[in-house]
This record gives sequence, C-alpha cells and structure tokens, in this order.
Amino acid sequence: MTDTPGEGHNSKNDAGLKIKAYVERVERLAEERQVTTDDIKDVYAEAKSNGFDVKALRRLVAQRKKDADKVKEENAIFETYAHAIGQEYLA
Amino acid sequence: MTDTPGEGHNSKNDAGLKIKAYVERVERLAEERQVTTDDIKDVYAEAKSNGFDVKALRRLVAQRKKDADKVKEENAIFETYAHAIGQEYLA
Amino acid sequence: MTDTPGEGHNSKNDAGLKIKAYVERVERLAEERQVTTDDIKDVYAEAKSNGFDVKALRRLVAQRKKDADKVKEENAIFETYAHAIGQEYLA
Amino acid sequence: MTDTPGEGHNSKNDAGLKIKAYVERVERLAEERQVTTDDIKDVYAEAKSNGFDVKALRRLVAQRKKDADKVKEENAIFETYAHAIGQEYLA
DNA sequence: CGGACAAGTTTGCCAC
DNA sequence: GTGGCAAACTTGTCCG
Repeated sequence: MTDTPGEGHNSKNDAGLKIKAYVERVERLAEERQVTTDDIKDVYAEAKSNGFDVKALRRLVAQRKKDADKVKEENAIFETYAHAIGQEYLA
Repeated sequence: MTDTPGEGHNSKNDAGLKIKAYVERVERLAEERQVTTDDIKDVYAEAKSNGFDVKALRRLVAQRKKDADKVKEENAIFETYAHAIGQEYLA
Repeated sequence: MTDTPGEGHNSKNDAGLKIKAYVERVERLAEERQVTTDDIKDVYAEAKSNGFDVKALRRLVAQRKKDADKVKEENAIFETYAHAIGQEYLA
Repeated sequence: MTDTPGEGHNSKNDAGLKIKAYVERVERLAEERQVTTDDIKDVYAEAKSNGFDVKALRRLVAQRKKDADKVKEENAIFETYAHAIGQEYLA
C-alpha cells in the first residue's frame, strides 16, 4: 500500500487533487487570456498615439464581427423607431 | 465637561463622527440611485414584454442624449474608416 | 370612435406613441439618477472643503459595499457547494 | 517614385492601410483569445464529464481571484490612508 | 430565460 | 485648464 492506510480507494483525497488540478488549469488559461486582452489594449493605445480614433476602430472591429445583414437589420429597426418619434440619425 | 475627559477640543473623535456621517450620506444616496436604475430596467422590461426591441430603444435614448452633431461626427469618422478598408455599414 | 378619426387601425401611429412614451419615461428616470449622482458628488465636495481626503472616503464607501456584498457572496457559495454535494451524494 | 503613381503625398491611402492593419491585428488577437476561452470551456466540460459540479468550480476560481485581488486592494487602501494622513498631519 | 462573465463606455482623478 | 490614466458602472453576450 503506497497511500493513506485505512482507505480502500481514497476517493475523498483524489477528488481534492482533481479539483485542485482543474482549478489550476483554468487559472493558467485565464492568465493567458489576460495577456491577450492586454495585447489588444496595446494595439489600440498604439493606434491612438498615432492619431487614430479608438472608438471608431473598436466599432469597426465589432461590426465586422457581426454578420453584415444583421447590422443592416439592426439599423433598420433603429431607423424605424427614430422615425416613429420623428428623429433622424443615420447617414 | 460633557465629553471625553483629557481632550481639549476632541478633534480625533469629531473627525471620526464626520467621516461616518459623510459615508452614510453617500451610501443613502447610492441606494436611491440604485432604485432609479432598477426602475429604468423595469421600463425596458415592460417594453420588451410588449414586443419592442430593447436594444433599439436603448440606442435611441443614448443617441438623443448626445448632441445630434456629435452623433453625426462620430458616424462620419466611422464611415471614413470603413471606407478606408473598403466596407460599408451605415444606411 | 375613441381614437384619431380618419385612420383605420392606426397601428403605426400607436407604436410611435408608445416608443415615445418609453423613451421619455427612461429619460425622466435618467434625469433623476443624474440628480442623485450629482448629490453624491456634492457630498464629497463638501467633505473635501472641510479638509477630508476624498479618495480615502471613496475607498471606504467602496470597501463597505464590498464587505456587504461579500456576505451575500458567501451565502451563495455555501448554497452552491451544498447543492453540489446534494447532487453528488443525495440524488 | 516608390509609391502609387499620381498621388502627391498619398496620405489618404496610407491611413486606410494603417487602419486595416490595426483592425487585422486586433482581430488576430481576438481569435487567439477566443481559443483560450474555448480551452477554459473544455476544462470545465471535462470536469463535468468526470462528475464535478461546474458551477462550484467556477465559484472557486472566481473566489481565488477575488482573494488575490483583495490583497492588492488592501495595500492600496493602506497607501491611500497613509497618504491622507500624511497630507493632513505631515505636510 | 436568467444569471454569470466579459467588454465597452463613461466618469473622476492626477500630472503637467 | 486639459489630456491621459485608472477605476466604476453599465451594457451585451453566453452558458446553464
């Protein structure tokens, strides 16, 4: 017997070890993700320092991510509502 | 002498009382604000339950809040950038 | 006839009116919230004018909120774990 | 002539190229981040398939992060107060 | 659909 | 007074 005496299959300890392993794997990955998040922030900061409008760049990236049709559909709904209360925004 | 003996003007205690008062005033106001925030949430929930598109409503409110010229300026910058990489989104 | 004469079912106009109503309710509430936000600012300004450190006061308020949240959080964690155990051992 | 013929200083085109470059760098990084996010999801899925409660694991990770943050936070509070006292009594 | 998590926007602070 | 920096809050997305 190489393990804790008196326990047949040692399930409680095993569970603890496994939980610890899962938690640490997740934390490791979360750190990686944070690094990438920071890298994105750096790109925008660089763009800004070169005189570009970060807000517009973010908007551009966000809209490219969406399906183009979906964007137009959203704009259409918005425009309809704006019309309904007598205001204009797009274009 | 009605207060703590041995202290001429009791400044330390006074400061503590004042700090406590400021903190509690702020906390009271923060609670009020939270109530109003929840009320706004309720309005949108009601609109949604009546079949309206909440996202479009929020966008409408947000844009009304901005100066109309500012909105057009932001759209213009965005459009310029989109053009610059050969894409179209608005209208 | 209880509604606008000369329009059959008037649905388009109704929607517009409702949208306008929702928007205005939200805007009204947003104004209220802004008032409260300004009140909070005033409290801090007053504290500052009386020689207190605003940053430290803000920290204090934030910390107290965090502590209050922590109680709820701990209850939630307990429930989660209780549930998890219940799932694994009792179900 | 090393660049596009017929354009004096070519600034408009340059801006477009730079915008495109920024957008693509961000999109590239966003993809990486998504991969990591998916990896995390996979870890939880694996844990779940081995009979662990995912919600409890997420809580655990979140709590550990919060605890780690709390240490920094407490240091910050200490500094703030020290500074506040320093301002009031030493300066 | 409701809550947890992540992103973006806004706001307040600080240095210049 | 302004402009960059940091943090809080709000909003949007995604999973259960």
